[in-house]
Amino acid sequence: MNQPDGAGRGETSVLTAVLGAAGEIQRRLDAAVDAHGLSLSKLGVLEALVARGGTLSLGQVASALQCVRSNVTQLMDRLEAEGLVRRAADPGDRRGTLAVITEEGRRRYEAASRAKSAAEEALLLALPEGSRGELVQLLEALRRQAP
Amino acid sequence: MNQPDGAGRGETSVLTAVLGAAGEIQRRLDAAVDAHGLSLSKLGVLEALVARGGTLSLGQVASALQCVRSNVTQLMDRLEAEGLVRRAADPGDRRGTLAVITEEGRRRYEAASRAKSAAEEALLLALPEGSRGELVQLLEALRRQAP
DNA sequence: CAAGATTGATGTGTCAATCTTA
DNA sequence: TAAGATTGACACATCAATCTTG
Repeated sequence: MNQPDGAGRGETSVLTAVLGAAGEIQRRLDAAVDAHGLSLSKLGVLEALVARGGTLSLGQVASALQCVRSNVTQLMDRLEAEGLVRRAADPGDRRGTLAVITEEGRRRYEAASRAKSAAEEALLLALPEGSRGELVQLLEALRRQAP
Repeated sequence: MNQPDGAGRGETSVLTAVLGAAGEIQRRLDAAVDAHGLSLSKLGVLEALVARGGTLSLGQVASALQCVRSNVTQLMDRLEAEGLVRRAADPGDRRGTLAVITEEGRRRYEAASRAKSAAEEALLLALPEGSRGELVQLLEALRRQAP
């Protein structure tokens, strides 16, 4: 079992290829964003905030990032320490806390976002335009498979 | 910027698709392996050990897992606490430490490995055989792009 | 000095338990 | 009782610093 993974009968190399490509994408995007002192997670928070006018409840941020609430709590701690976001009390619900992006947060978002987009464009150059549709098709099939 | 991501001019949806598919693969494989009380990382260590006769230096494990040495140190701590691997002094180099798989480790490896393979097979069902070659081709192109 | 391993700090994610408010 | 947020504990990964040995 577990052939050299390339020409064996098992042919699990497709999965390896997907994992490897995803890893490479992440490394590239992370490097692009890191050059502006952000991580993909932090940028994700800023992105969600900017997309919704600059303010969101922490729960809404968690939904946007598709992660758990306690994760957002820590992410906010770090972003707040860097002055990119601040917490504010929710006037309508005293249990709630709002995340509000700062001016500095917006600047950093703009810069990092542009760098990320550039890295994305660069990655896309590797894929002939005509093939992208089919690629997406196949990958969606992989993802949307019944449990 | 940042269109709905599907039909926009930017067309970054390919990257999203790769990331999404990879995430799904990871979730499935992790769930399969978790059912046997292992993580993909821990299984990776056992896999490397079994593939090389049951014993490897910690540095060799790090190379096999493509990770940093200090990561292996912690992984070993947990695996040793579970009785799946034990540390042994390297007789040929007194700086070195060897990782040796235990009988229980081998049993767990066998079970988890089978479950992982089954999950892989299940995932592959989503991909028509004829398309796999091209898919791998495209993904490799994405990964092997010049910096 | 360089190599092997460990330690401590940090980032990112999870879960379970808890506290406050609805 | 539910919901929103936090806390504490853990898994996993990295880096920088350290200790032992080559």
